[in-house]
Amino acid sequence: MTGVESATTRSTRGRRERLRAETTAEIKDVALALMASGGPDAITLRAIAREMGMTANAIYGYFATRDDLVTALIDDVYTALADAVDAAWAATPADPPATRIRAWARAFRDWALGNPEGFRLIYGDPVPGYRAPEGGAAPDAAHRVCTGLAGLADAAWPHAGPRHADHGPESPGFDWSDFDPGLLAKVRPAYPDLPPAGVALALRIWGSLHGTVSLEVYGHLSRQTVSPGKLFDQELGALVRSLGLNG
Amino acid sequence: MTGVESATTRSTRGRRERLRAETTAEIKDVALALMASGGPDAITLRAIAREMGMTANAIYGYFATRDDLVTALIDDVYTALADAVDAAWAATPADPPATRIRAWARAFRDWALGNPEGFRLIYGDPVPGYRAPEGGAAPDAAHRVCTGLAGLADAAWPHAGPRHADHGPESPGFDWSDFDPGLLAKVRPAYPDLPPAGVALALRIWGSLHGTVSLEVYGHLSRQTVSPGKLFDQELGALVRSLGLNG
DNA sequence: TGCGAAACTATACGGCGTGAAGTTTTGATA
DNA sequence: TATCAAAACTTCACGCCGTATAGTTTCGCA
Repeated sequence: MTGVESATTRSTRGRRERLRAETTAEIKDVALALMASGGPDAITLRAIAREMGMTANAIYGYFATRDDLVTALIDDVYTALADAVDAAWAATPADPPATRIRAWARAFRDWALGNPEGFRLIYGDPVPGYRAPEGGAAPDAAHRVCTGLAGLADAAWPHAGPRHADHGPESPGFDWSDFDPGLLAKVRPAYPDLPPAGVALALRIWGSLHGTVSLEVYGHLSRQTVSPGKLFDQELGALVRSLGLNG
Repeated sequence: MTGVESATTRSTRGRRERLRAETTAEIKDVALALMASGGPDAITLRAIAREMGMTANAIYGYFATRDDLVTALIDDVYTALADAVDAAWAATPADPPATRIRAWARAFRDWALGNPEGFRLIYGDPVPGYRAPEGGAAPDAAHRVCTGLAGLADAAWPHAGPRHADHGPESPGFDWSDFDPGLLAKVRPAYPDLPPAGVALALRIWGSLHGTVSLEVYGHLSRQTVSPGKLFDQELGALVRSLGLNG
């Protein structure tokens, strides 16, 4: 009987946990759907509960606070973004580097334009009064994205290094201590030949891409040009050229 | 008597309008103060009214809705940003162009770091549920900022033109019809020699600067590096170099 | 002095996050 | 199979929000 009992115990306990996980997932799914249809502000506990046929307070059994729910959403969405760009990276041959860089950048932009609300959730003021917590999956996903960028920098470094090495009186030069240890823990093992200035280059590439895409997602570019796509292609060309890749 | 009467009328009418203007200004000042201390979400009609010893509904005599107030704030703040970068431009000699470009870019970043909430108000999701209206001072200020950027591009165009002229199978080339007429109405008279590709270059410079500054203002850079200033200087160096200015 | 408009208040509605307390459901156990 | 504790969920309440409507005060002007 012990065997049967323990099996029953295990299965029922598993059932409870499974139901709980399903409800948790449903809450997040509904929240994402609300966000997709009405923007990040549409994520309200009451609206989610309404959609699920529950009371708003029932959600407190799954998330201690609305901010915790938003944090979980950010974690998921940021992870999805990291997956998307990593996939584009993996799906493109390493040679020529320019092609791979273009693929990565286009994946970044495509994801952002395809998930504008998600982009806002990650990189904007997510939701009224929200403040990001310390740990979680989001910083990890951010490091993954930056590591991907470091891959771009690493691929281009043989050509770009000479151009982007620290020089000039206004450029003090970079050291490992300039960067977050958690980021370096990912980057350095993956790209052992990349110097600190190369990591800095990766972050600057991030800035360029983020700026163009961000202006576009938030609708600022569309008030200046009707061809943001062209602009992005030009930006990519300039980026590749500035990396000495002539691609 | 007529003279006296008309003088009285004028003065009292002036008085009414002055009081009204003062109250309007106070509402905006309090709103900006609340935003500075608690972020854009702290801008609530009730909080403003509390601060002013009024009822929330009294504000409706000055702004038809909360969004109208936010729009007015955005107009003011965006205009202040445009003033700041224009002033930096005006205060720097035209030669060498690299120095002027650095000054403009630094003014942009300094303003953003000094007014992070204002930056978020302009470029982020300003406030829950807010949607920007069509006209107003904000688009005008945006055009002023872009015109300033066009000035950077124009100053560098003799050197940068050959590098950034349309070329390559992936760069279709720009035409005047690619850009907003309102923007061109400002840019073309100011810089008659700048071709469409130069305007595109200006927008791309905007993207680069916006990206770096935006990541910094929203706290994403600080999770990767402890030296965002260094990074920005490097970015400036790369920008100047990519413009062929060797500055 | 009194009129009319402008400025402001009072009250109310629905929606929000969330805390406290109560109720139902559910799975293990004796 | 009856029981019991814990988990899931509801109810009620509070204070916040924007805003609509109606009523009141203030004040320049004729």
